[in-house]
Amino acid sequence: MAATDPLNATFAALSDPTRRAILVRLSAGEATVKALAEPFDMSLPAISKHLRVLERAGLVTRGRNAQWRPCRLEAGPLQEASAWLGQYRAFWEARLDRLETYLRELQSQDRPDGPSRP
Amino acid sequence: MAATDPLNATFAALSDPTRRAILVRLSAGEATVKALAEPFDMSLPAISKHLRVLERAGLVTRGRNAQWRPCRLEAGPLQEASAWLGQYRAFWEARLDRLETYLRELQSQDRPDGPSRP
DNA sequence: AGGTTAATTAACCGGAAGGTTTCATGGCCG
DNA sequence: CGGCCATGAAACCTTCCGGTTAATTAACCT
Repeated sequence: MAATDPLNATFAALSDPTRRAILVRLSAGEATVKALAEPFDMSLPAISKHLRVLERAGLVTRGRNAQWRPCRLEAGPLQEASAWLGQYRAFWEARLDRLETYLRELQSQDRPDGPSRP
Repeated sequence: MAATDPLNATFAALSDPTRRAILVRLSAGEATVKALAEPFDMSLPAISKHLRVLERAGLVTRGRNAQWRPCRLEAGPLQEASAWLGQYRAFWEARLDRLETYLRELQSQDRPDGPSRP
């Protein structure tokens, strides 16, 4: 529990749908700021700010090619976030197990009469 | 991509270290608000607010037992968040593969002279 | 009834987030 | 050189966030 846990920045960055969409886009390869902004109904500086947030969270790095600054996805923080969530895997699997059991009970209750279609 | 993607609320809730700690605590079993507040140097209403954020994100549900309102962890949204992150698993595994390759290269370069200790 | 305990509500505050517009920089190209 | 093009920076506004204190509800226990 460091003073500034990197998970803070990672999850905060992921909490915005625009930024998540940008990451999805970047998983298909590098892109310039303008190209990233194109799908959104939003000014260019707004996208630039989103990219800065992603950059400070370590989710994106940028190259320098002439007047373009291509953005590249960095998956490290995503992996750490995923690892944190993995802590609860047993939890939701238990939940699914219970649901499965429940569904199986329903099924065996239906069996005697067969399926009924209204 | 709904107007209000539940991932927004989930990731936003997870971006606060106090809330993450609360979730960790709840993974060990139900707890009252006061019990949850105890480890933190923070007023009770502050914790109450955090719990409301977690509740609205569907990460926590609450029972009613006399004057206590025990909180229970709900792992569903965590699973969805994890699923979203899983989209990038190939990405970071590729990164690790490259690191592994790099380390192996370093190792084979060291081999001829053997390890040197300054 | 009266008091204690658990928890929420309300009002407030400082600061950060997310957006805008405007201006500045820096590299290509005609 | 002159100008366009891609991007970053600054100033500003509004809303949300995380915290506080003080007051309120609700349930238990004499």
